[in-house]
Amino acid sequence: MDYKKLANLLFPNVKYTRDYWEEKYPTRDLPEGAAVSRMAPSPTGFVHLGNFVQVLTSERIAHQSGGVLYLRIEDTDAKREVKGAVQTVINSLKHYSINFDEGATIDGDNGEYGPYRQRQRVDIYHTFAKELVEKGLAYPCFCTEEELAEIHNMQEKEKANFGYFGKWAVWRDRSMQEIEEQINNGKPWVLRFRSTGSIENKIKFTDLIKGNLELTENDIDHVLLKSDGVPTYHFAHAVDDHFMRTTHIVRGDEWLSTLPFHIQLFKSLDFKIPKYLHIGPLMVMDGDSKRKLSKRKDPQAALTFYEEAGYPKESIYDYLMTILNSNFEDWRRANKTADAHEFKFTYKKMNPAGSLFDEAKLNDVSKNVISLFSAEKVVEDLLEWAEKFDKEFFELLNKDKEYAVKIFAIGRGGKKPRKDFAVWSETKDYCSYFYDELFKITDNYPEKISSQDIKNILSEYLEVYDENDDNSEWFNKVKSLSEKLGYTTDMKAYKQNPDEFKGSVAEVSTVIRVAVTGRQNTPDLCTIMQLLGKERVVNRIKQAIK
RNA sequence: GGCCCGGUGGUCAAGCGGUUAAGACACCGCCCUUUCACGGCGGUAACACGGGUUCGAUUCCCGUCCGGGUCACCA
Repeated sequence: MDYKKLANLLFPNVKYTRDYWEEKYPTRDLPEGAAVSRMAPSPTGFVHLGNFVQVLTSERIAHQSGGVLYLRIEDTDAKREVKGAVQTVINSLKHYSINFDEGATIDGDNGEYGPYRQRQRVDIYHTFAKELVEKGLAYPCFCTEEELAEIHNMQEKEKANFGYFGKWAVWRDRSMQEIEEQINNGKPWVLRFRSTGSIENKIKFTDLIKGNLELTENDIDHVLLKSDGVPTYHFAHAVDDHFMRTTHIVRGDEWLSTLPFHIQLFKSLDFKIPKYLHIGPLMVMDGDSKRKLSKRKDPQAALTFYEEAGYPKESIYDYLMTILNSNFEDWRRANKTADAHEFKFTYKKMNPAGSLFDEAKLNDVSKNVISLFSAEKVVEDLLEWAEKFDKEFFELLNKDKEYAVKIFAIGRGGKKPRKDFAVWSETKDYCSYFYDELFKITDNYPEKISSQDIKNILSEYLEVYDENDDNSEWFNKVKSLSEKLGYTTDMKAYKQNPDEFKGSVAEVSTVIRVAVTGRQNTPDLCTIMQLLGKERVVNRIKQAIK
């Protein structure tokens, strides 16, 4: 077979050479040890939490080493493309402080190694497709979809392995004459890799996360170029990551099975094989068993889910870091307020298996994160969230920001800050009694207090209430009121023998609390009453007495 | 079915030849306390199983089982 002739027949219009591209995209001038990594999404507009975990890893590896993080759009499958997807990806990541040094931008490119959208790179792919044909490492295949399905059926019947290989690779060794005939008849074709591998052989490979791997060689003649001339993922991966000079490839471990093929491809193309980090999938519980977090089944798979639920971006970042590097948690305890980027990330600490996504843990992390925010930041972030997802609440907060800050300052700061909520969506209920629009009168009074006593407590309290009382004056009044009405203030004695008492100062303050806030559990009541102001407090108590 | 990866408490996980097998979340109890939250103290709970190798295996090797992934002109 005259491969040169075949190459020219298949690719008559290739103008460029290997040397041209090598020169155009030179090795990057970076300090020793600097890593170049990337995010390479297909433009579906959906950022999966798993993808996000991968970018986080790429970003740390690149930026911590003084390297480069870039964005490449894998738009080789036109069917999957969604309008505005690139913008969505960029904005979603920006929200979490992931910024790309180079790559695709919303309406173009930024960088010397572009274009960063694969459909614009066809000239490059074809140069190397042609070269592979010349070397006898690729050939055209004219099988139709039906023929391929038939092969699959036969293989199923024969219990053979699936795939286009060996005797099933029907176009692998056809004559030039047959090929020319098909071409001349305008038959569509795909370009296939001519694999020389065998499943009898094993290859050894070291993945930075999985460690030493022993994989079976690839014997399948995978498709390199689809019938529209656009490459498949595999071919584009090899060419792009070579010419964009990627040093570290972070991807899901579902790619492990095609890794032998990718290694083969890099070798056939005479490209240096990059380092790989295959990350295990994020799992969820489904009944009794685990499964991969699914875009279709699990709303939590979407990165946007967390923004909507009202998790601060810092919480998501911290939580994912605890999954990625087990020592992050310890570091965080020792450096409570430090920027998470100061943590020394290392892929060596990454778990080779997939981990279960744990919402309880996320909430715990988030409570800790929020507890360290200043009241001003809480309000600022909350407003940002509410403006998008709860307009009504937004208006309420926004009409008096100072008041809002005071609400969220209760119990904040100091060594033992309150941890009342994990997500912004919980705050509306949390502070509802601060707004007449949200306040609801309830009768959540302690069961052991009679309704007559409730009235007595409240009217007695109204007599002594002074909006200027500080915390100790406030509580002293509640105490003497309790004693006057026969409630003990000796909490120790009361707890030991509650039946010996009518009740305690705890019940008395709970009665006042319920009248004023509608609930039994709130932060410091004295502070709350000061914030509410005399008029509202008196009105609410009066209403409760009625 | 073939191939690949993984398997330490309910969950996330340290440990990687000799440990009373860390820690965190969740759960339970106690303490603190005007409620709640915070905090403090304590508790329940784990090396999948069977063979090797070794003086000694959670750690190394093999098999079994279980879980997951993958076998497209999708990425």
